[in-house]
Amino acid sequence: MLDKSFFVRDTREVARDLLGKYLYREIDGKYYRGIISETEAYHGPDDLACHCSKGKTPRTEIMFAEGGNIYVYLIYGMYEMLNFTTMPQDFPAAVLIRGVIFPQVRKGGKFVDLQDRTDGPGKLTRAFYVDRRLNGKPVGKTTGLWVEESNITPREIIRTPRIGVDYAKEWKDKPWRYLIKKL
DNA sequence: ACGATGATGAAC
DNA sequence: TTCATCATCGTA
Repeated sequence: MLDKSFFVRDTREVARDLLGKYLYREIDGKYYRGIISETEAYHGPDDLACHCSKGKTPRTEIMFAEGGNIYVYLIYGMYEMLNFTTMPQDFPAAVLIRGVIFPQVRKGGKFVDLQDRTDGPGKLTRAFYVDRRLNGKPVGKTTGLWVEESNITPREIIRTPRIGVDYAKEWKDKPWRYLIKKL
């Protein structure tokens, strides 16, 4: 299981390194997992695309804590967005999990494929039962949401500008979206 | 292309 | 208290 030291690093490295890792979810004794395939880095108080550029508010407070915590917020009144906070205490930053592939559920001790679509940030939170009740909790088994190594190492990773942040002036073009191009 | 749907933060 | 905005998705 990846621990705090994985998350207390530069947000863009964490975003890149999360690709190919297993996202695990345990709720009421049921286990789900999938391979993280797309992420975005939101890094620092000056990044206008980051909610944290508004300063410390009730919503953004968790991003100012030490890396390795869960930041979940509601967007467009409908979709829960899952983020993992990064960087040391007082440097606000987080990684948005935008896509997961090969979603599975454990049945009778074995993981079997789910047919749910998990190829978007709002879809994967629905499939994995992630909502704001997880906000502010540490990433870990106790919480029921954690990340583990997998046997997959992406062959090719590409970067693009982040999605849906056209308002962010010079920050909108930063290539801080990470995707697996070749498995 | 557009509407659903409600939290958020800033202005008043 | 009001108001514009929003790190999306499904349907058209």
